[in-house]
Amino acid sequence: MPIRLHDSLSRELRELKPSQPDGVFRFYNCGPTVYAPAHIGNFRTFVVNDVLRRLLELEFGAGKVKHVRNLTDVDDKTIQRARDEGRPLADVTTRWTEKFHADCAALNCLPPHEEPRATDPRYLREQVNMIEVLMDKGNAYRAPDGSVYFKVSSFKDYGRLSRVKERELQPGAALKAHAADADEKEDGSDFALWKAWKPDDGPNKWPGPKGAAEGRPGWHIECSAMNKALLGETIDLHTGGVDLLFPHHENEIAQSECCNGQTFARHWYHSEHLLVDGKKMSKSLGNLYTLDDLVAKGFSPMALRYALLMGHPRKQLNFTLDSLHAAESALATLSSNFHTINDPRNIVAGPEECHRFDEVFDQLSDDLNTPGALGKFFPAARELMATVKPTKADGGAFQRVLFAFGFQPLSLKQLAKGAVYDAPSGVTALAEKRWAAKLAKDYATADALRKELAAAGWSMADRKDGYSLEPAKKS
RNA sequence: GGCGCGGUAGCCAAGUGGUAAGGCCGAGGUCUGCAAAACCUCUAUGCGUCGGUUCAAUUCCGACCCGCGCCUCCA
Repeated sequence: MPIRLHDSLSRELRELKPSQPDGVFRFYNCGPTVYAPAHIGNFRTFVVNDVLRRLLELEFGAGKVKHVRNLTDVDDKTIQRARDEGRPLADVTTRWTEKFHADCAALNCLPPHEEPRATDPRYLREQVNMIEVLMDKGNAYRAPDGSVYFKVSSFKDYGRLSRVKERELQPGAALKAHAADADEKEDGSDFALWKAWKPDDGPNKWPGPKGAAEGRPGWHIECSAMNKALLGETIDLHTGGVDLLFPHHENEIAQSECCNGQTFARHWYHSEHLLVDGKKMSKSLGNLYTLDDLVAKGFSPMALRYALLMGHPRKQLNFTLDSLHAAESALATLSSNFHTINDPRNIVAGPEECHRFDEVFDQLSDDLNTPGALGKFFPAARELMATVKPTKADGGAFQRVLFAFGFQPLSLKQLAKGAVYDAPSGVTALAEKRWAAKLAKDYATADALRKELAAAGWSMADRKDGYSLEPAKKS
């Protein structure tokens, strides 16, 4: 089934398909700025994009999707951080890049095929090249301090994506935000392509475009340059959070299209914000969570992944700790179903194909409706649990659904179904005694031993042919 | 002020011009010496309010109320 996705530019659902003769679908997702741990709002975008990536691979084939996501490793915030800590910029960005990778792995996000960094000499060169072309073409100009700005008035299509021309700026808003460099620009809406070095930047400076001062690239140009270097002048899909729609993506279009003379991205997709307790996350509200914050509260990363997919990606999703509890339970149910359906002892002979979960994929393919897809998934799974015996194909199809969502089922051990944890020998001894007492129908002793085990932090589950031990649930 | 989005059961959340998916919680049940897990069953005469269009509206139109986001470097 073709994948249809909302396109922010045309504001309608459009089918995704590769445009190049090689049949490779080219897909760019704006990545994080690495100066602090990413928060769960950031991860909503990355998880949604990961599901999209998985769906594209199922549709076009694993080798027919090229997914690029950048790392912004130089900007005001990263430099500020390095200065505050008295460490080199690269130390700071490396550290937070590693953390980002660890979090992504915990959330079971597939690594992008390319993950370019803004300060990589290869892409720095590409950025400078593009700026020089833009200056030559009259789309950019050098400011008195040696910075280079893009001349917004030189691009007649500017504002098509965000409809900025139809907006009315709050009186004074633009001026306020740009007080810092207002003197350098010819027009308030012009934006920086290259920022001249300032003392606050410390040792962080690079040779600039011809005629410009030493300094560092502006934010927007890195994405234009990396796109060009890794995916070409026209890409199939460009994604990010809604907040990037303006000005970031608007500016990317302006730079790339003026420089290359080609359509930049054929399709734009923006996922909505995650709200926490009804509000946008912010430090001042105290509602900003990182993955570690939630893990410290005893939740699993997989539960966060599930919770982030409980709402339609193009609608604001209100995240609460209650929703994480719901996610944790739902995931346990799916995991249990997974093991039952794939247990060789339960499998019966049947058709080679399974279409029970087709509607799940229909939902995902229809504008990435993840909650709609989950709504089709559970009843289809229940049918296999209750009314029909699973076939091998059913098991495979179930796994394909899990792959699309990126859910890793809890293991049997985690579900404590007949598995034995590595309990300390003292605990094992108690369990053995209790099991013997139970077999002897000495229930008073058995119950007393159950209590002893609980006091030691273990719970014992009786099985038909034995018992299992698991750490007592923390509540 | 401008642009945009949303208000569906205790909570989260799909969806449709013909009469409400799913998940969580809760209740009951099967199983179990007990306990837990698992599995099964049940849980909105109603979809912010008031009008309008229609044979029929939660779904279309209008007004209003409430909430949220964006408005130049925040996913």
